[in-house]
Formats: sequence, C-alpha cells, structure tokens
Amino acid sequence: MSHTLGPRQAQKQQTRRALLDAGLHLLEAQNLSSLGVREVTREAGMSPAGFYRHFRDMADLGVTLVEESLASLHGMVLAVLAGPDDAEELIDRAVDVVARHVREHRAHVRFLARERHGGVRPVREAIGAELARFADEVAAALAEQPVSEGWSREDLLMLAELYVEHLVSTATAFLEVPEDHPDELRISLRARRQLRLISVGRRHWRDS
Amino acid sequence: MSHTLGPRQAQKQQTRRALLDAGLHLLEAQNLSSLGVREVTREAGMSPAGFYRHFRDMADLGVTLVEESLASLHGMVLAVLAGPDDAEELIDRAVDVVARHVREHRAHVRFLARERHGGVRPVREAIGAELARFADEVAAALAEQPVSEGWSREDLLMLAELYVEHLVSTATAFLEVPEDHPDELRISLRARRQLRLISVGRRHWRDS
DNA sequence: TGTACATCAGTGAACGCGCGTTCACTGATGTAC
DNA sequence: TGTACATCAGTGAACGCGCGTTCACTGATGTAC
Repeated sequence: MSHTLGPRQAQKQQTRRALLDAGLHLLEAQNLSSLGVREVTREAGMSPAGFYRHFRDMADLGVTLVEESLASLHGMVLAVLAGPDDAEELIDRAVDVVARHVREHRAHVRFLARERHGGVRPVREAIGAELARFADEVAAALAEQPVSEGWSREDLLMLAELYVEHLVSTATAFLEVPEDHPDELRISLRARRQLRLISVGRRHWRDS
Repeated sequence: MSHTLGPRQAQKQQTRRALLDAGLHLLEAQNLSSLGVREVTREAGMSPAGFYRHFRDMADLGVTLVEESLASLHGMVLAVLAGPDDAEELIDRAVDVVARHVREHRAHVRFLARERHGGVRPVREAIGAELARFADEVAAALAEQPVSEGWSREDLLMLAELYVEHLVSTATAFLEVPEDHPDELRISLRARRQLRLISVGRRHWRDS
C-alpha cells in the first residue's frame, strides 16, 4: 500500500524531483561528466550543500535517471509485441510507440543516447544492463509469436538484440531532428521499411 | 607532391600529434566536454599556452580526431563490398574488418561512439556528416552487386543505413569487452548471424 | 658562404573565477508521553 | 490536547584548488641579400 507521506517526506521528494529535472534539462546540452553540483542546485533553486541530502554524487543522480528513462518504453513495446500477428500492423505500431516516446520524453531519451557510451562508468553500465534486460524480454515476447516456430532460443535473442539496436537508433534519429520537423516522417518511413526487410528475412530464415 | 617539411614545421607537426594522442588517451575515460586544455597539455608534456598554437579550443581538437577516426575503416569496408559476390564470404570479411579496426584503433572508435551523441555540437555534427557520407558510399557499392538488380536508389540507401548502423553497433559491442576477451567470438558470431538474416530479407525483398 | 633581420613554436607567470565538499547552523516536522 | 525533546532537509560561509586564457618573452629556424 502507498501510505501518504508526511509533509517532511513529501517536501523532500519534491526537492529530489527538482534536482532530477534540473539535471535532465542541463543534460540536453552537455554530458554528465561535465555537469556540476553547483550547476544543478543553481538550476533547481537551492544551495549547493543540499544536493548531498539526496545523492552521493553526480553519477548517483545519473543512475537514477537511467532507471526512470526506460521504464515507460519497456511496457509499451512489449504490449505492441503481444498484439496482432500481422507483421505490417505490428511494425507500424512499434514505430509509432517509439516516435511518441521520443516526443514525450525527449530529455530522457537524449540522456540515454548520450550516456550509453559516455564517460561515467556506473551510468554506462546501468544503461547496458537495462538494454540487455529489455532484449531478453523482447526475445520472450517474440517466442510467443507464431512466426517464431522452430526458432532456437539463441536465434530469438540475436533477433531481439537486432530489434533493440534498431529501436535505439530510430529513437536517436528522431532526436537529431527538431520537434515536429517534417523529417520525422522520413525517419518513420525508413524505420518501417528496415523493419519490414528484417521481417522478410525472418520469414525466410529457415528455408534458405 | 609532398615536399619535405623544414625542421620547424616538422617539430610543430610532432607537437600537434602529441596533443592529439594525449587527448585520445584521456578520452578513453571521459567525455570531450569535460576534457581540459591543461589536462591535455600536461599529458603531452608541454605548457598550457602552447595548446593555442595548434587548436582554437577543445572542440577544434575533437573535430580533427573525427576526421582521422573513420578514415581507414571507410576504405576497407568499401573494398570488402566490392569483393566476391558470395554473401557468406562477404559477411565474414566485413565482420573481420570491423573487429580488426576496433583492435587497431580502439581509442578512435571509442571516441566516435562516445561523442556521436555527446554534448559538443561541432563534433557531433562532424561524426553525423561522416556517417552519412559513409552510408552514401555503401549504397553506391551495394548498387554494383547483382543482388541489387531492380532496387530503387531509395531502398538501397535505407539498406545501406541499416548496414552502417549495424556496423557501428557491432564496433561498440567489441568495445564493451576487454581486448582479446573470449566474448569477442560471441559478438562476431551474433553480428554475422544478424547480417545473414538481413541478407535473407534482401534476397526475398521484392517477391514478398 | 656569411650576415642581419623576421618569424613563430613553445614558455612561464599572472589574472580572476567557479568548482566540490565540509561544517555548524536553523527551524519546521515528527514523536513520546 | 499540550508539552518537551529529537530529527533532519536545507542554508550560508568557508576552504583550498585547478581551471581557461592573456601576455611579453626566448631562442631556434627561415629568408633576403
């Protein structure tokens, strides 16, 4: 049960959120490895020392951001995969879900793209672990689809990893274009076409 | 003609190289956006002020690194694509070329992966432009292959972009594993299998 | 070849500045009775 | 309900430090004659 927090805890959570939001905002224009404690607290409107009531250091704040960055996408993509069998429809829905996720969580997605190979080890590793988990779940979802009959666990995982990489690269392509820019359509179409090609390969995998 | 440089110019080039190497080395553990002028000059064994005889700022040094980072891979991949028609053989060679490139230019590849979505705009844009050019060249090379008969320019480009993304993600997968680690084999096998799947899709693209 | 002057890569000192972290503090919230 | 004490989120001052950039300099290299 989610028993209501006392005023003290509620205030603390609010400050914590302000710090995370301030960080997220500043990270649109720089890397975590150059983000400063004073910079974040200034943006959040509090004194520098207060930072340490919430996070040990910037890497700690970063790891928290990783956890919340992939959360919603996870569920939505898996829901799509559990949907209709029709390949075309599945592809369209998957690409739409990614496009929407980028539109609604732009800063989070940018953060993930930026820090996935970034210079802060704990954050990099957290992102890697999340994506690996995601690929496992996608593999499990693929296994449920009729097309996957006769596929080994190993091949399903390599396919899932191909899909996850493709999803990530599609999301980052959306990021490279300003919001509501006409190029968004070009990116969607290309992503769909690539997924269709992979889908064709999948159907003819065994008999070739 | 490459007329020999006088001692003065030769010395200058050597210092410049020392700065680039120092930067490259330091960037194994951090992002460009947190790399300092004093840090690089200290590593290169010279005084801070000397930096400005070679680069306007760190972004300038970064753009130089981008240019030299993709140079050798470019040529090698295109050479592979112009090679034998046999898909299996092509795939094996391509993956080997990537694996070798990562082994021989680890710091450069890490730099590209790290700064591709990093916080330094000119560098990010330089990498994006290089990769776009690379995709164009791959598309042109694909057009020469018999399998591509009947493919539109547009579809060839979307396929080329899929290949380039896959190449990049394979390269970064190699980076995530220590040098000469047994997992390198796992990554190679997975990459080959994924390329094979794409190749199957390609062969059945039109008649599906 | 020698001489007199020009160039310019790299130096070392200096500047003002913002950084991360610590500390004792304060006052609102929580708790025990 | 009221009172007396405990907790602890956020403050403001202080610290020592390394930063980017500038500047006048030096001495080796280049060039004109």
